[in-house]
Amino acid sequence: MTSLNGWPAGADLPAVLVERTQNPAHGDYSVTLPLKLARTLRRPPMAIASELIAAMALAPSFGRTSVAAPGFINITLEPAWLQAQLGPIADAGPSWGRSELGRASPVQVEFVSSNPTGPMLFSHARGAVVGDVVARVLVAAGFSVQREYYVNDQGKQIRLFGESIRARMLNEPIPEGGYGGDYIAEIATQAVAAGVPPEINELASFGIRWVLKDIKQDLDRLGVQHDHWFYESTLYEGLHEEVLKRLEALGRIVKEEGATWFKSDTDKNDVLIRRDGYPTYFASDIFYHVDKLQRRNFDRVVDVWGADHQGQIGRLKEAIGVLGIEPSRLVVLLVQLVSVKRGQETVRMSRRAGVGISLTEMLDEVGPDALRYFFLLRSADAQMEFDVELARRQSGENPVYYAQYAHARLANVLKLGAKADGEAALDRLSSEWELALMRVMLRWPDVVREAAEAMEPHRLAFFTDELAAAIHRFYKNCRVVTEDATLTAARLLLSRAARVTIANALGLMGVQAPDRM
RNA sequence: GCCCCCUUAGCUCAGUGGACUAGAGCGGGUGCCUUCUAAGCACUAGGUCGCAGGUUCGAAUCCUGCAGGGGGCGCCA
Repeated sequence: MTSLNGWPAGADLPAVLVERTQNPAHGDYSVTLPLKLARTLRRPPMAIASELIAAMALAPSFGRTSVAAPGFINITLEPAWLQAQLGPIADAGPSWGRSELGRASPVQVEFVSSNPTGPMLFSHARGAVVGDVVARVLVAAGFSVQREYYVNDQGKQIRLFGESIRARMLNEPIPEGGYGGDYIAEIATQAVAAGVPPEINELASFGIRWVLKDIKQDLDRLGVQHDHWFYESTLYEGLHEEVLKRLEALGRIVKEEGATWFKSDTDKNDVLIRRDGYPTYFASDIFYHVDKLQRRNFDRVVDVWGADHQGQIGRLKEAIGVLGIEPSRLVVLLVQLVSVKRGQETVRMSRRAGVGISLTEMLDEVGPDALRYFFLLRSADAQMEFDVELARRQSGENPVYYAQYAHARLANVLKLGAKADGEAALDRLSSEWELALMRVMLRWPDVVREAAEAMEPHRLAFFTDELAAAIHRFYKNCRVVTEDATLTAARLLLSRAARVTIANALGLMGVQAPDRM
């Protein structure tokens, strides 16, 4: 690099990016540095490229470099190098694709956190899947991850919840704005059976336990587990006063109209403690994030929220910033709304629309694998339409089966070839389908790393789809178990490596990888 | 009025600075089961990348403006 002619002293060198080519005809990787340097150097990019290529000194067994107009350096991996990766991939098994990128940095992912005043709705499921897979990907990238569920177990809504149960118990009318679902009657019945007195607090906590058990069942079926259930009420065992005092000392507290307000640098203050004495969700959110980011001191906290909470991000970040917490340590992933398509009818699932399809019902109808895979086929920040009929179809039209079938085919081949012995002639894995499959497989560690960095779990699903396509093409065109012992052994090794890769990909998404279908 | 997300093939969506022919799935059309599972493969039709400017050697991708859809802007949760 130092030999680059004409590079001005002290000028910053652009980052050397090695990128994936989009067109296989251009090789596997490309470097666009020559194009970026051309302006500063005031020399033709092609000449710079030639000069750089000479300095790169790539091991000939790894790949070939070439220069392409208007100034790309392309790198094409050698088949021998690709073939040599198969053994290590197959042997790595579940650890293939994992990395130490995160250096065990403690990160918390908080997700689902739906209120314990009722069962989970389908509209909660997308956040559950996105949060779970973000957590899985972060683990795979070497972060030390805690998954937390925040339980809103106190406040005005909980009181209403307790009152609603009591009303049901005593056959009184449901209070204004109270809860009226069938599950309230069920809770009331069970409370009577358990001898719980008709006292609001006791009924509310009984009801919360009942609902949380119900939520956990749904989450279990979805394949989602939390490490820690954090109760909002614990914020009010002293932390709330401490934080309010600190805000007061910082001159951020205003009392007006009987309420306590947070004094913002924006033109709009927000209520912390309402006139009726109940803290707002904003207040609890501040206490909660102080607990997470200062008390418990996670390096980073990821909150998975529905898009309808978008308006709260700014003020929460301002408040924690005032309290001395670097706001970028809090990452809020907004999950956009889902609409449900049944036949010709489309129903939007927004909180305010109050449309409630229960998660239990959807799990019964389409099953966890299709549910998860469908959510992961969309980026979280795009609104999506969930086609129930497509998701429940047990055929190739359903993308989840396409991927699972690829895994099952490999599993079957490996079973048939289990007894085969012979020296694997790796150099015979030279057809376009075999080489293409290897190239796709080798992207897996990059996919995991990129998904973790961007916190974009949908990248896994798109990769899986491509990998499954490469597997199906290989399977179609290259018979694995034959009389030819050395070729059979080589293809079995390729199959093992491919199976490891697709199993890991499905595994990170929490989708089953069946051996038979 | 202000803030956030979206606008790419008939439908649902990837791609968010790079390369000739902008991709996938579904849906449409045509082939392929005497060979390890056809829940598969191959071929084909289908696109002014919302519109208009700008930056750049290069823009679906970045900037500005406009239009359309959704969400939010509460002492609701």
